[in-house]
Order: sequence, then structure tokens, then C-alpha cells
Amino acid sequence: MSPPNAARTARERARAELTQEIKEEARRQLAGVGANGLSLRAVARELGMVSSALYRYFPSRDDLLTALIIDAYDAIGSAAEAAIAAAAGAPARERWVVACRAIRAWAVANPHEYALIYGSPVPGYRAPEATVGPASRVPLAFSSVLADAAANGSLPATAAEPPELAGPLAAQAAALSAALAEALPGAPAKAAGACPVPPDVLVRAVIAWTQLFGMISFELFGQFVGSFEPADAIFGYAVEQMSAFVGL
Amino acid sequence: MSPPNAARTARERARAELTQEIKEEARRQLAGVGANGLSLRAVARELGMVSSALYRYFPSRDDLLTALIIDAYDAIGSAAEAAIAAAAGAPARERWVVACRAIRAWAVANPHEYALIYGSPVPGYRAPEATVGPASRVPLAFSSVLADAAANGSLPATAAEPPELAGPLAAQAAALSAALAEALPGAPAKAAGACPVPPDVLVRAVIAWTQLFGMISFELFGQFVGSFEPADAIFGYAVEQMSAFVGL
DNA sequence: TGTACATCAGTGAACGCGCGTTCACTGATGTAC
DNA sequence: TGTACATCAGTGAACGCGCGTTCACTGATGTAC
Repeated sequence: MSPPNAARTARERARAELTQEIKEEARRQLAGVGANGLSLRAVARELGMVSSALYRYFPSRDDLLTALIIDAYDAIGSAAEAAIAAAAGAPARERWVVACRAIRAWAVANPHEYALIYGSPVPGYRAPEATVGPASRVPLAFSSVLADAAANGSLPATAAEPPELAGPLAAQAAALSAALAEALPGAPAKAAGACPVPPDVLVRAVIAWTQLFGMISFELFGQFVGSFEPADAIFGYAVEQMSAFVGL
Repeated sequence: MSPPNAARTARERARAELTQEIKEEARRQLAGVGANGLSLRAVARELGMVSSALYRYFPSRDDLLTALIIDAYDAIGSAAEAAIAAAAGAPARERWVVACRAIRAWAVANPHEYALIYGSPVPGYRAPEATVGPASRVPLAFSSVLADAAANGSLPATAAEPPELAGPLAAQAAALSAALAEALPGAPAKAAGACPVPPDVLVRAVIAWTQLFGMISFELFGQFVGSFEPADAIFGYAVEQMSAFVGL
């Protein structure tokens, strides 16, 4: 997107660096005041600038927030992708598990950014279109594991116990399955209409996905105080159980 | 806690009513501005009072927040308890399921209060002791269902597939199980040291509990937009699956 | 290589606003005799 | 039942503060000839 290093002027370099520094300082302040309390003036103050100077970099406070949100989604998404890539060749279940662990590790290391994207929405702030791509990296990463497993035939053809999907759920799951067939890398090579992840597997995966983030939120937001703290052990157990539940 | 109606002076009545009205107006404002943005002055304005008058009712903004948090925990807790009570005599699994449904119904009807207690923590606000009792009503309600099932012998003696609990998880689960033996109503009647809910059931229940709240949060906080919206169908499916997972 | 102009980054003052909290006060309500 | 005093609710002004955003400006950096 930007020209290769050599061709960048001093101005461009300075601009890129300061943009980063502003975001870093803003991230630092998130911890103390939360998304609502994030203040352009405070960020500028800490950076030794005058507050109006920030408007050269972000046209408004909400745009700064948006940048932080996108960065956070990208960070947690690439953490998941990297973990899966690092386990290339391993069984699908193992890749699922390492992705879960990587996501939690990122969340524990960056609790305020996690809260920014998975906590309560910031009132009065409406997430722009630009966030949906980054936001879907985690679910897509999980889906790629499922698609590979399906391609290898290592998913149970159809689940034994679980009841059939019916009504609106069957429709939603089929639609999502079809959408994945086009969204996943490598899918275009297959015949259009291919169905990389069976709908019932997808629904169980969504359940596991919500369990994952529910447990991380409970851990970070303090619902486990006095019982499962630290949560490492129960997290590990849950990840194993849920990946089995998915059928991996 | 308060004297029976007859003995209450006009002042006491007025005070109680205004306290309620203040909280109601504050709840109304939560929707627009979030917990961080909640403002005593705005509440007073809307009530036609001068802002300093609120200090006769709540010594500070944080005390008002605390009152709202406690009310919210009590409301969601009693929704769960009521659902379980209304299904008295039904199989444990059904009572578990209706509790889950009641919790979601409350959350969907009161999304901002839900966010207040299960969303990102309010920065700079530290929840006082007084919130832990109300906060534990939901987990206790679930535990009571498990304890009844255990007492009736309708729980699998020991789970078939799941690996044994080990290490710190085994210790945490055993401690919680023992704590429940004392906390649950009816427990004192049993021999001290009784173990109403086996630790491995408890751990699976915690997993189901986090799944429940994770899915509700995803629904309310917008992670399902474009896929499982409305979420009624997948919620119902998840609740069935997870109650089976617990062993009910 | 050198000059003339255009672009851009950062300044500092100002705008209008809302906030939590304190304080001395007035007037109504409650209580003890 | 009636009076005197104590308690309490609500007022209005003030404190000191921080916020987002705009605007005309200066001086540095980049570009075209």
C-alpha cells in the first residue's frame, strides 16, 4: 500500500511513525479510562503535542477509536492465523486447540484491547464497514481448520447424537456454509456450490466459538474471582472438551 | 428491612419512591451513554431536580452505579430462580434449559443492564463487596439444579468420555464443590462434608455457563450480524446441546 | 544545482459545553413534651 | 391537642476541571522548472 522504503519522503516516514505513536499512546490510555474515556487531548498531552495537531492524523476521536478497533481485530486474528499456520500438518483438532490458546494468550496480554472489541459496545459509536473484514479473521481462521478437516474426511460424516438442524437454524447454517465456500482461500478452485463445512458442524463450531469467548470474557472481566482463578486449567480442559464436541 | 407500610412516614415513602425514580432514570440513560457516561447532573435534570439534590440519595456517582449493578444482578438472578421454581418437579434438564432461556430473555429485554454487569468493566470503578452476593445468584441457581439432579441420582455417576480432572483444576473444582455443599439451601441438613455436585459435573457446568453468556454477549454486542440473526434458533439448539454436555 | 511555489505539520487561542462535588441556605416534615 | 425544637429535602451559586473541535498562523519539507 505504501511505496517501498527508498521512495518514501521524510514527511511520509514521519507521518507513518507519528500515526503509530498516537495509536500506541491511545492504547496505553485505554487501560486507564476505557474506550469511552479515551481523550484526544490527553493523548496529545502525553505525546508533547498540542491537541489540535492530532487532527492532522485522525479527523476525529471516533476515527482514532476505529483505528484501534481495527488494529485489535487484526492482532487477535493474526494471532489465531499464525498459530494455525505454525501447526500446519498437525491434526485438525490440534490446530483448533492451538488457535484457541493463541486467542486467549492474546486476550490475557491485551485485556483492554480485548474489551474494546468483545466487551460492551461504546455507546454512540457505530462501527464502520471497515471493521467487518478484520472482525471476521478469527471466525474465518476457525472455519479454515474445519474446511480442511472436512476435505480430509476427518469429520464425522454426520453427527451421531445431536438432533438434526431444523427450521431457521438449518437455513442460517446452510447460508453460512455456502458463504464460506466462497470466502475461504482455495475454495474458488473447487466447483462452485461446494460445501466445505457441513452445516451441523458449523453450528457446533459456533457454539464452541461462543464458549471460547465467553470463558475469556469471564476470566478477564472478573466473573471467576474466588473460584477458577487462575483459569489456565479450566481453560485447557474446556478447549479439549469443546473441540471434541465440534467433532474434531 | 423497612417497617411495614402503615408505620412509614410520608418522608420515608417519598424517599423510597424518589430513590427508585432516580435509579429508573439512570437505567434509562445507560442506554444512551453507557456506564462511563452516566451523569448525575443529567439524571437530576431529567427528574426536574437540581443536581446537588441527588446527593441526599446517593453519596456519589459510583454509589449510584453500584446500586444499578446490584439491581441488575438481582434481576437476572431472580429471573433464573423464578424460571427454575416454575418448573419445579420437571426433570433437571428441563429446569436447566428454562433457566438458560429466562436469562437470555432478561438480557435481550435489558441489554444495557446486561452490558453493565457482563460487559467490559467500568474503568476506575471497583465493584464493592456488596455486589458479590447478587452476582452469585445465577451460578447458585444453576448449581441447585445440579445438586437436585445429583441427589436424585439422575446424573451419570462418572462421565464416560471426558478425561479425569487433574492437577489444579481438580483442586479448584473440589473446593468449589465443597463450598456449594454449604451454600446451597438444604445442604445444612445433610452431613457436613457432603458433596452435592461431583467436581467433574461442576466443571462441565462451568463450561456450559460460559457458553451461555458468551452466546448472549455475541448476540447483544453484534458479533452475529449477518450470520445467526435472529439468534433464537441457534440459542435454542445450543442450550439443548450444552445441557446434554453437562450430563443432564 | 538552484530557485519559486505549493503542500503540509504543528501552534496557540478560542468556542461552547458538561461534569462531580461542596456549601450555606430555606422551608417542609417529624418528634417529644 | 398544641407548641418548640430537630431533622431532613431540595435550592442555587460556585469551585475547578476536562473535553472535542475550529481557525488563522508560522515555519519546515517537497516539487517543478
